[in-house]
Amino acid sequence: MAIFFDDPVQVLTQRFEAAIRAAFPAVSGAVEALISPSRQPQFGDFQCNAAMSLAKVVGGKPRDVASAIVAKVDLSDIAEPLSEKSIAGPGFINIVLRGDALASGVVGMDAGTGLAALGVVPASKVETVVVDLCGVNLAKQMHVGHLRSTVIPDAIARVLERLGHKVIRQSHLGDWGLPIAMVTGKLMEELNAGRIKPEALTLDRLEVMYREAQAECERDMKGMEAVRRYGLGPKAEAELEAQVSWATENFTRAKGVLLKLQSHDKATVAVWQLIYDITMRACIETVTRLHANVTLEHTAGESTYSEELAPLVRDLLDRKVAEVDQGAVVVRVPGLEVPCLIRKSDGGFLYATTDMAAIRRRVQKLGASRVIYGVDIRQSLHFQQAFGAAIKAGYARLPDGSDAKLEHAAFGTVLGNDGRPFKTRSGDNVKLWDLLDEAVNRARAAVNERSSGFSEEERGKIAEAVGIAAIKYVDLSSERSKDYVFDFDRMLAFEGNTGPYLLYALVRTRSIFRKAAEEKLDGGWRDAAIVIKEPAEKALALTLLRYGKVLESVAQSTEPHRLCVYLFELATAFSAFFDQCKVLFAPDEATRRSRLRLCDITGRVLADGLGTLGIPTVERM
RNA sequence: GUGCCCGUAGCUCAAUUGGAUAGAGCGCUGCCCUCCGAAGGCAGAGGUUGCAGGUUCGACUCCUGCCGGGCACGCCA
Repeated sequence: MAIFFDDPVQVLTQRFEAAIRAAFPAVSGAVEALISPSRQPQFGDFQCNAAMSLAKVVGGKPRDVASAIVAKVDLSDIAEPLSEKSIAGPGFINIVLRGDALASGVVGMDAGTGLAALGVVPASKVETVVVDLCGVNLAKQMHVGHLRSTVIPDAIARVLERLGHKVIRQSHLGDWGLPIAMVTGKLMEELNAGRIKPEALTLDRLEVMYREAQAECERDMKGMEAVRRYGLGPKAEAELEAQVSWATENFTRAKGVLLKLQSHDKATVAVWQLIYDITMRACIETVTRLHANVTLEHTAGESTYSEELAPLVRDLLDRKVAEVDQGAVVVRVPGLEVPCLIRKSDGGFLYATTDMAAIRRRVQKLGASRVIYGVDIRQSLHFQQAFGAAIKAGYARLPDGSDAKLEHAAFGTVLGNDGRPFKTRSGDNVKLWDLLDEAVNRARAAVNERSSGFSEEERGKIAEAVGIAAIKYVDLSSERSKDYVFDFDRMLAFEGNTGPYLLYALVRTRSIFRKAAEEKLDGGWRDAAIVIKEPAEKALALTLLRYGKVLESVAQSTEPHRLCVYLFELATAFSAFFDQCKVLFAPDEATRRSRLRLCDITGRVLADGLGTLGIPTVERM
């Protein structure tokens, strides 16, 4: 009888490490068994790759080392007997698990509950992790870029939570500074002049005003220079001078508004608050539709740091962490050519200043030992500077004297079919809401075509879930630091490696139980013994058993696409199993119950995995 | 000019952080629904991993130099 175990990798690691110690007692220090699932079935189920590196240490031939390990390792209760034939190539040891051992592993996935469900091993050291995500700006719609900055870090946060870590989401809202003051000033004028009623104000209108306000402060210095250099005449010069002085006037007024905001002037703050409320209402609506866990409580805008900036710079100057350079205040970061600029020569602060304050708050007040930034890769230099400066300043210092891990989970750009950043034909950013609409509309067409027997309302719900799943899966499924080409046709083809394919596999794991109930064949499977005989059953079991390790790898690497790849492989293994192994019409009662239980566990891993990615699921489609 | 990232099948992407004969999907060629959901499964064709060296028992992965593309580079955020 096979022993009871959850994770073959863990059991094999223990057995092989013991064998290595026994075979080579002279080897000091840690030994690594280097157990991994085999890539191809012909090389067995798992392999031990320790012999090659060990040969160097003990000074023998790798294959002899492998023989020595094989002679010492005891796998009789869980694997086919090892022999010289198990040693292949330069010294790989191939391991074929026994069906009953595999079965007990799958049954083991059902033993845990809560965080320990489905073979997941909760983190032994619970970390407090701040995940920076979303990053929207006041008076601006969410656009394609925010798809990534919301979906990717939310998935990372969910994986960490799934492993039992304490996660604090923080949306670093762009709600402060001169641009915000500009639009605040402009809105005040419009309101005072009675041209806009507060209750009729929309985010679209605000965004237009934002752009106008910025344009009105834009001084055409290049034009001015050109006019002077080429002597284009007094008329052109006069026109430009008028433009520049007008823009300067607007600029000065905006600075005045910023000062009023900073001094908490009631009327000004009230208008700012109006912009804030309208923006956040729209933002939360979009994020909710995206099935991302981002709420108002997660919002920590730049404005909340504004009072801390001046003292922070003073602190750094006092402690000689920062220095004055050409009138500005900079922190020189070891290993970086360009210093981190934290105060302009006019006394204003920069976003690096705010980010340093944010790191300080996140580590010192929120207690994070790890801070993960889900932000565009183009800001990587900025984060190198900010992280380096914060560490130099001691702001990331933990009670035990080490520094918190500061990580930039950088993502690439969403491109259009032309290979350029995804924009509308007129060159504007695509509104995230419109993008979701388009995905859902296309999903609806597919649902109408393929799904029958659903009410209008049900079809709507399915289309919504399928569309959102498709769009999120595309964003999560390729390596995050790379750019990817956004293509509705491919994404909603619903074939191959897509969100809908995964939903389809999940739905099939569920529908078998509806069918079983109809046929009165749904009894006795819940505690049934699992029997692994067919190749498709074995492949499915081996895939199921990898789940916990995959989550750990995502938590460590902050790369959600690994979970996507895994779920696709699981869905594929299930589809093959479902095709090749009759469940309800299995040859005997025991096999039917075993296979029903396999369907159930597969369905729950798929649902758990999709949920951990933040992808919505359906029961039927 | 300096720095960072990328280059894998016709196209879009993987490759268990250095492991075996580089895998999927789309597209292409064939099969498989009187049979649990064909948004599925099975099989086939398709590769000098940009190029040239180096380290290693072993390199898509690490190092050096080129070629090609992208991005970022102190007073915007």
